[in-house]
Amino acid sequence: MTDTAFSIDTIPKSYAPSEVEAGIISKWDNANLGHCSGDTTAKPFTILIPPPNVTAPLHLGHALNNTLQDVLIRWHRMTGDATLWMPGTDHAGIATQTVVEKRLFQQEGKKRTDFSREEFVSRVQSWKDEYESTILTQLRALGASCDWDRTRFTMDDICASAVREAFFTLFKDDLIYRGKRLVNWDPVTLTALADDEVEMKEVEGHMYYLRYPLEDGSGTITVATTRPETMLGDTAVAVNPNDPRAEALRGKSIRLPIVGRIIPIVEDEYVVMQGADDPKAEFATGFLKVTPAHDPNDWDIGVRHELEVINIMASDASISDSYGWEDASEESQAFIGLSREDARKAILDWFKTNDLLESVRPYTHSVGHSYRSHVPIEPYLSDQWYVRVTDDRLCNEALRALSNEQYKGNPPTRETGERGGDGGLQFYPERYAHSYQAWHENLRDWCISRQVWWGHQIPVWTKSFGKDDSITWPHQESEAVASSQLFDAGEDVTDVHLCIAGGHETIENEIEAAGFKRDEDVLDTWFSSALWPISTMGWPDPSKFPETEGLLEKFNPSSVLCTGRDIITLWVSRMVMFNRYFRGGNLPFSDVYINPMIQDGFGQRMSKSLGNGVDPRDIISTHGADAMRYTMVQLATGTQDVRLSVDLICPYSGKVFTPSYVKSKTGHEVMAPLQSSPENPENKMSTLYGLLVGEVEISDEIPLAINSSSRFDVGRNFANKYWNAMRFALMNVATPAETVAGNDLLAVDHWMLSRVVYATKKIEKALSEYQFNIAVEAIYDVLWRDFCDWYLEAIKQTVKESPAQQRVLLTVVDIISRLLHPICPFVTEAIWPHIQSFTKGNIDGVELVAEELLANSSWPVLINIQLDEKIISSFEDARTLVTAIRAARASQNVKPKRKIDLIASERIQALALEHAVVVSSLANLEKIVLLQEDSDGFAILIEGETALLSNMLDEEETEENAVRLIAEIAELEQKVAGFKGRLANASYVDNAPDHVVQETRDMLAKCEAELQTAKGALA
RNA sequence: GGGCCAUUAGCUCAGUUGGCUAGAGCGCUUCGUUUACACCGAAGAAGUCACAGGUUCGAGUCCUGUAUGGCCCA
Repeated sequence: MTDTAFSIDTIPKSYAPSEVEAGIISKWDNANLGHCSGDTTAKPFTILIPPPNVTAPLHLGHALNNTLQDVLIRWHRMTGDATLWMPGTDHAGIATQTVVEKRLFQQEGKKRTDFSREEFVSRVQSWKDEYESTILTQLRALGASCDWDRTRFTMDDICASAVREAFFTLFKDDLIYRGKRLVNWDPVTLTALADDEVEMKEVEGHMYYLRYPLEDGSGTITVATTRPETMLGDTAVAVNPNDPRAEALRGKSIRLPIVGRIIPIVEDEYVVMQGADDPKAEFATGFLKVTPAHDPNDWDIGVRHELEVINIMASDASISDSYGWEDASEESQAFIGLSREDARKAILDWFKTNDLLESVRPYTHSVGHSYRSHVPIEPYLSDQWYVRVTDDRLCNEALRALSNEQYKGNPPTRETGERGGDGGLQFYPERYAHSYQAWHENLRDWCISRQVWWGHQIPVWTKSFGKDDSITWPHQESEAVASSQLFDAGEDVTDVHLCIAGGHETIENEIEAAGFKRDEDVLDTWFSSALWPISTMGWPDPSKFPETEGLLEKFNPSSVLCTGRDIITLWVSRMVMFNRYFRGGNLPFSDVYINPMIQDGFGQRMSKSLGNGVDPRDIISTHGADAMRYTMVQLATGTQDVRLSVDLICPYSGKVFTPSYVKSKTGHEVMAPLQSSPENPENKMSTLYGLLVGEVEISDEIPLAINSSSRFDVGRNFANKYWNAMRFALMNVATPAETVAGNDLLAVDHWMLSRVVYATKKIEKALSEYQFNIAVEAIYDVLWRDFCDWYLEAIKQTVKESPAQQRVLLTVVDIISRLLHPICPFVTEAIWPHIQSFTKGNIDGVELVAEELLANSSWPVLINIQLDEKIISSFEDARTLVTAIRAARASQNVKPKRKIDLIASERIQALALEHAVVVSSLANLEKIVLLQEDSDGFAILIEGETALLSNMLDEEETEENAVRLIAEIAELEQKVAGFKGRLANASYVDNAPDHVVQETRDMLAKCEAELQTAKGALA
């Protein structure tokens, strides 16, 4: 065999990802791998990417999320489905605006307000361009096979047109309204913040006890508060209806100190009673001052009891009577204009002077702070736009979408009966269906306006009309204009809001000429995200964007959404509501797969402020994309979180090592700012955390050490094992037979093919149930344990002389490459041309369609393969025999190269002879002979029978056996007793299924036989 | 405060309708390198399945409670 297609040099002996990845990416690009034309008749399989924010490059969480999507997409593409993976990015309004503002301030010393709105937005636009490009490059680098031609951005024309239409429709259908609500207000930067931009901090403050006099002069009651300055805006005092004092106070009022306002005493169960089983009870008086305009809980109480809402602050949080406080008494004037801090002091002084300050106690509580200015957040009352998501048409539609099996109880009924999409939504893992359901059952209307510039500007124009004005506007009858009116009793004016449909600039101009002013605010980012499943496909009018034509019909609903659990409420819910509302009940997707969260080695979330993030690009450069993907897929178990210890790469040696950790002030485990190289402690380096807290600076002497993780080694090792196994296998193929039928196969071939069939089934089942780690386990076992450890070793003696076995080998290699491809697309694609370089041929019952690219080739179909179960099971017995002999050799310290003799019963001898080539080479045997009366040797136990090994030991070593046998006997006796005990239990024998009882009997018999043998061997 | 979840080998995790004589990878120990791979091979040690009760012939798995930790909502 000199004409092998492969010499030892054809393929390098280890896999170097960095040398092949770029080339493979361009191969896929040239073939436009991910593009789906949409006009095929194949079954659709669609995934919509959760569009990453353009605020920052992708992190490991994204790498996990997108790897899993790509695994599914590649698998389905290979099965022949019409696969569409829609890529794109999200504009992330507040977050992006904030990072750009930060950068502008750092680099140019300028604030947002130093620019015009247009100038500022164009600055954000260039940030977006930069990061969008980074993100898309990262996705390609990890192998994502998206349909790049369809890349979208949540603010591009296609998406913007959907946002405009959705807003207009909801407005027209009375599902969008104007309302007041408390927002998280930053009084320094003068903007509202999203909930996730508020940092909760433990603050050592005080609980103040203020006496409020009853209006009838019959005494005082004491309220407890941490924010006495808000008392100017109190509009009630609340007491728990179960409080024994409540009855006597019913119907009474309070005369609010300083202000003189007469406010009611209301009864509300929210109030914590003294002595209640609640940590707050220790500080409670049982009376709560209610300030609806300045506290979210008080707001709710205000709504329940229809209380007045009095805002006593200006936007900078100073006390003011210009923003809704109309009954400011003369005594109040002294406080107006004070900052909230000064006001607190002044008010406490006033209470003290008037003997109304009962006491002050130290009190630690958590207070929301702006993550931008770091001052306490002020709950601030303002006008906002809302989506009426509590409406049956939205909320209940989302509930009715949930599958019946996953719904606890019954979803709310619909008067008009069943509808397509009902019950079609499944969560994986199932428990997340409960979060989804619970969220909708406690839903509140959704505030969608944001006081920022980066986003979709709200398409509403407003004008106030006095009571004598006639209320009219241009194009009043036009279908492109929808209106709503709100009478403001305080100002005695009527606000008219006009929403104008997209594409009517002339109307906009005329409306503005008539004195209407466009709302300055933009929409919450999630509003456009909620439309992602349909906006990306050209809704509402695909004819305007021809590349989207036909997509909605074919790909909506999509197949599965892969995302994190924190997104269920923010995003999943809203996509379901909008998709159903705008698309006649259609769901956005049928499955929701919730991927795990990646934490660091201490169970802490990876975050910038802890410096514990790992950049996927670093992993790709050190370990390769496949290694990262392999590890990611292995991490994707049904558990919620995965821990991934973070290590450092030493900049001196390039080696990964475990850094030293310290506790931060916030109580987190963080890397010590300065680390020493493990090779040479003289060499120092800084860490990301050290840089963040400013304790070290990077220099030539102290370079930055990059974060990494040795967890990715398993992936690198696996990719390398595959590479090398393929290399060795192909070196052994020269002239593979064209066709191979069952008769041509050796036992080991039957066995290997059966392992491949088993792995294929296991992977298919695992992926269809989103059990990614099981799929990895299956591919690992079949490649490493079955193929490398057994098959390759077993055929070494025979394959070069057997064209039939070469065909089997080539076919197995081909199938394994296909099975591995969705998880490790690069290394398999790199090997693919080598596999394809041989003459075509096949094994009966194996269906493999090969294309130039593995990514476009078929998933193996093995359902017609004929395998002989008897032969396979006989080979399994041979493996057991080999394992037993190897264990015996190792336990006796037999030199690996020493050939020994097997002396066995007729049955075992027959087995060994049947598989003589394999058994002799793998167990390193000289002879296989029949057991005689006087045979002597080292006893081993195989399936309850004894065999002897001889010629393995020098004499003095023999004595050591006795020790081992005694221990073995003790263990066996214990087991035998256990099985006997179980079988002696009548209720076990009667109640347990027959096959289980039988198994116990078999195990007892086996152990008893082994025990006997062991005892014999000892004697 | 409400909800969801986790706790299995030194570490990271599997263990899907109760049948387990509890598994894997890493790490560790012993042995091995002229001919696929040391990013390797052979063998091995290592677990009161957090704790306490309960249901059952039988519990890592089901129920109740406790402890510790995480996440979400308020």
